[in-house]
Amino acid sequence: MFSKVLISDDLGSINQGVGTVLEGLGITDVTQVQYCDDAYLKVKNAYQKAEPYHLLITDLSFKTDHRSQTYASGEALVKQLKQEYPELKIIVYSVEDRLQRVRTLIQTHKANAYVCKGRQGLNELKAAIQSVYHDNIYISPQIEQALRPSTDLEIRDYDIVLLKQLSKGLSQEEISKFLKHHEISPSSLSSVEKHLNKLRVQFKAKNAIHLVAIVKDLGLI
Amino acid sequence: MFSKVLISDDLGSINQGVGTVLEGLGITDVTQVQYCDDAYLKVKNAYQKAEPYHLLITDLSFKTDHRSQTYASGEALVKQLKQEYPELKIIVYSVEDRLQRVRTLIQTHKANAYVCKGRQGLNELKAAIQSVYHDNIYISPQIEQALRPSTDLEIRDYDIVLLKQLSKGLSQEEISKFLKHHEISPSSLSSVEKHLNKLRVQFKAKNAIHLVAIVKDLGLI
DNA sequence: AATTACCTTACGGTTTTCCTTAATCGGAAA
DNA sequence: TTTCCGATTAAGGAAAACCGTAAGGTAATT
Repeated sequence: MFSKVLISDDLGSINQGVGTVLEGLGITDVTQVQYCDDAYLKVKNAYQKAEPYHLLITDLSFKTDHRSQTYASGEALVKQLKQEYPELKIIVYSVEDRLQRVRTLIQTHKANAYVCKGRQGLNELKAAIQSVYHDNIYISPQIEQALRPSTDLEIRDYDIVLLKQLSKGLSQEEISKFLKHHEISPSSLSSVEKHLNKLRVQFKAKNAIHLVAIVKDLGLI
Repeated sequence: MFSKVLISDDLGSINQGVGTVLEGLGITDVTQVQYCDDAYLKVKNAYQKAEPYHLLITDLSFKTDHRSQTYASGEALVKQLKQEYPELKIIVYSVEDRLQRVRTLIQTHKANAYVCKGRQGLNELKAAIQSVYHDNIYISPQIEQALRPSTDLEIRDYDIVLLKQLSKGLSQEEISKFLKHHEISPSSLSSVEKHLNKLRVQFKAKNAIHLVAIVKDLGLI
């Protein structure tokens, strides 16, 4: 089993149960930090001292305060750490249950597990630690479907750009200009119209307003 | 100081620090529940046995699961309890920091304190318990402005209805019909236009799409 | 009762979005 | 190369949103 574990969570103290779970698994060397930057530094230092952490359990959302941070979110932290130290196991432990976020973290950033904080969170966390220890991916049951290709809506980065600008109040013509200015293709007004139209159909939205409301709820933007 | 306290939070265990804080204040009779309905029943039973709780500390968002609940959120719980037992002190302890939510809870539902979960959350919680014990209202500093009238944007229920329907994809004409059907006044297309226009100016939104994106971020809808 | 202020409603003109049809371009297959 | 197909671009009209103005109602004040 893992012996050296780092926990990153901005709330003031370890959830009592998390400590109990780790204890129950015989893990005693546990460090906790409240900032993503601290987590990054701890991992880096431990590696340099040849006493690396075996597992990182991190939250996603960190409140911002006076301390300016290089890594503002758990997502940025995971991305960076997995680039530098691919062998470090990472479990994301968050209340966030929006599918797109989970998909990005697992598929793009290569996190090893995604556990939803909730009533069953501790049980799932325990299962996740054991799974990850045996080189398996663990996803909370309630969001496991997020990874199945059947749910794949094939939303591209391009669509996200469109939706982002749309939600910022740009007219379709302004979006077209924005794309030309940033040399993103396709950029014609017609293409913007066409793509947004496709997205409307895909999300069963009545109009652009409805569309933005839906994708905001889904956490896509 | 309070002696009998109920904590309502759907995560599996009391945050270690919350226990420590209560202990530090000499509060030993602490009960914890994971469902809003359980919280309601506990309070009701305790009252009937003439051994009422003095203080309730509750979260706002509860994950839904197989158990169907009468009170789906902390907000509904607070509303109901304050109607039946106005003398019961209630502290809301949540990550939620959107101003409108805070305002509603304090001003409409008469919660006694609102503490943001965060790095300073435990210190603030301690201060809140002491404040509330002395019949004062406590609000976390970072959101105290929410209650100041200067920030008052005078958003009425009527505006919320408009924004809700707008975000559901109804055209302004459809919203007008919706209002007539529900006998909400004013209901003319012109009035809908005018009110939405006022909201756009108020929120510095470029258009209706932008407006919906903004109020969604603010948590108004 | 009259004045005032405010809100609701109505209407016209302009802009933007929505939707369809058609032309054009570029790559893959025949 | 030619053909075909999908994607991009273009253009037009209908619908809706946007914006100012004006008329009608209502309630509070004087």
